[in-house]
Amino acid sequence: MLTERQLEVILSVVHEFIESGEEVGSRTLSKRYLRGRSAATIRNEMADLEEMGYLMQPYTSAGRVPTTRAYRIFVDTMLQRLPHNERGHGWIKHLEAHRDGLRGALSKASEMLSQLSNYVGMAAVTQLEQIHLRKIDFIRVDSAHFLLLVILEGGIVHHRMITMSCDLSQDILEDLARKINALAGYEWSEVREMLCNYISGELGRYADSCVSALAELDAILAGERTKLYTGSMSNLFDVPDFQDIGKFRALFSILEQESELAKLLAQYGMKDGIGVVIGEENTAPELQNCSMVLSSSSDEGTRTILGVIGPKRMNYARVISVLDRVLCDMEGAEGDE
Amino acid sequence: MLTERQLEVILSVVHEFIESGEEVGSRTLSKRYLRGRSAATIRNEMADLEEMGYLMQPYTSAGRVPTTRAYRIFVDTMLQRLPHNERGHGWIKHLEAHRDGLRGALSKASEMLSQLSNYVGMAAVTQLEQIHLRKIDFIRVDSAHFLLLVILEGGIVHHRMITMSCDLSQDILEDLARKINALAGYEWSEVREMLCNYISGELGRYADSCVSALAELDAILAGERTKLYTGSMSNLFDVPDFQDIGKFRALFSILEQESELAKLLAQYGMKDGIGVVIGEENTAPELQNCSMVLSSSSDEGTRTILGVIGPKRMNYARVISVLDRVLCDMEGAEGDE
DNA sequence: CTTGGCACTCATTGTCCGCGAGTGCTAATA
DNA sequence: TATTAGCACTCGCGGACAATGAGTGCCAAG
Repeated sequence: MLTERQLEVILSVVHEFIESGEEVGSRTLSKRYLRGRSAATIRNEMADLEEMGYLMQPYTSAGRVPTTRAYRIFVDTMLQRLPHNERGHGWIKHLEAHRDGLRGALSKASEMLSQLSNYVGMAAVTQLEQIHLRKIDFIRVDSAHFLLLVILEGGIVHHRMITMSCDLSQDILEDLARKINALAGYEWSEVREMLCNYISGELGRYADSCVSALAELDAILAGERTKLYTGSMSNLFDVPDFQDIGKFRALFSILEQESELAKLLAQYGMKDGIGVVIGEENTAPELQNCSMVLSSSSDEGTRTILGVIGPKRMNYARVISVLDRVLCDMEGAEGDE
Repeated sequence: MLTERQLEVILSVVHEFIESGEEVGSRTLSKRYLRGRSAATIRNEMADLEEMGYLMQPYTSAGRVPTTRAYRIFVDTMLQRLPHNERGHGWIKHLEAHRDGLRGALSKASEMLSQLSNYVGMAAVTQLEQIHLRKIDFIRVDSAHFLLLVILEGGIVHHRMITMSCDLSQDILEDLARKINALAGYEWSEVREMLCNYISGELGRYADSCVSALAELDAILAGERTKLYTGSMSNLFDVPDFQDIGKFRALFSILEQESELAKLLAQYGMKDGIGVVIGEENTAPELQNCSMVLSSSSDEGTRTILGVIGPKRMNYARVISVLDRVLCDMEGAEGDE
């Protein structure tokens, strides 16, 4: 399909374009990458490659710019040549044991990814399959309020303040919590049903408060199935590709909506290991000019995804190695300080 | 000090500049604001006002642009003329009773402020004076972890996962919690001391776990004395003043660092009611081109601050009325759904 | 004190033109 | 047949230059 030299031309164009950001011409390639061949020869190759959809000219008689297809080849080649231990497999475990808890670990990781990569780091956990409770608790604050506390399998913690219409004693609350916790490990939909029966049966008087609490629980469990942390975005200001306020805006608008971004991460981080999504391969129209490098691993029904988002013209090699390093760090820091 | 007409010129220049964003010339003023007087007359006034530091020319023979002093007068005049019930006094109470809890209420408020004002909304609570605990709890998750839960006076909730070096039973944890809660309402430093004694005395065996828990508590209480929520920032892209990526960056860098911004809010929101900080009046160099409109109120040792941050050339009237409206909404939505 | 008139300033806009990097094509070469 | 040198052509970029027009400062008359 592709001759050896064509491949080399593609890789060279991508490489050079990532470095310089400018259209690359046949002369440059001839001088810097394919020493043996003259510019004219390369011109011919480039014309062919343009027809095949790997390169394109922004305007007649300018240098060539790689298309997404070319990036794809570039990245795939790079990943293939990567030593196997850098392909980020199954490293993330027991994160909840991290000294700052799951939240702290992930937000720290995303920040670290931002700093090291000079793009924007992301870190997410998502519940796979059905949601399983680990523990639930009601904490009475005063006569009108109690705090609902939910710990999910995997270590995600949620809390919500709830207003009571009547004063439930801590005893009743504890009793209720015990009932629910006895069902820990069951799937939430099952727990829920049993709970409803219990409430309407034995807790008739307090039914309304309990029902509202139940509604809150539902909201928590349905809504925050995947939690996402985003690192600092200020690096983006230094990326030449985003000097144009329009491009910046597109990326920013996605980064600002946690839920949208979480959906994307969940979508592309399905399989373990390192994956790269380039430009138009992305379903979100806002990310046409961006690429994501994701590393995901799953463990006990929880999937953890670390990733970096940046311009299509990002330094993939560096980002991958940074991702790798952060993964190691997290593994290393596990559990102790 | 200022003649009636000089004042009128200042107000007109600011008003016109806020609307158009362009240097305003004497002709415009004569036609649109001070119908009675000719352009030449106004030119003379403007020359005087420039000498006095209220106006400035970006370059010779361009129109005039208001300085911060002029904005100051504009805003002060506007605030004076405001009906008294719109000066935002002491409206925020019992926020913790809001259906989504304090967190939810504030994050919703900041979002609403962003949407309505077309700038960036902010909402913050800060602990005044010393910190008082309302309630604390330890929840055993499994043999190696428990969750530390802290509820402060004012309704702020924190939680943190803690790893135990030895297995504490839920009973011991509950006992410890009971001890601390008996001291609710005391100032933290006092509670802390009593606690240390108790631990080294009666809980010798578990001392190390307890101490690390105590350290976490310290960190929570010291660190997050003020909690801040920031609304959507995407409106900024439509503000002409921030089309320049440099200016945008300055503002963004502040908005991204929660702690810095929180400090500023705490600093400027000292007194109840509505306040405006304009451009260079701001201590942060990043905010030289920005203004903040803040409305703060305190209640039971907690100070709540709502605010909007935007360009110096913002529509102050609209922002103030938006702020007012959101305050009313929060009061209205209090406690119920 | 106000105002019309006038000369002057200066950012902005549009046009033109030369430069240079890069291409496509062709004909000569190995 | 594949490669290469040569050449004419394209087109974005940047500087020079002039016309435009909004706005000013100043002065002299009302």
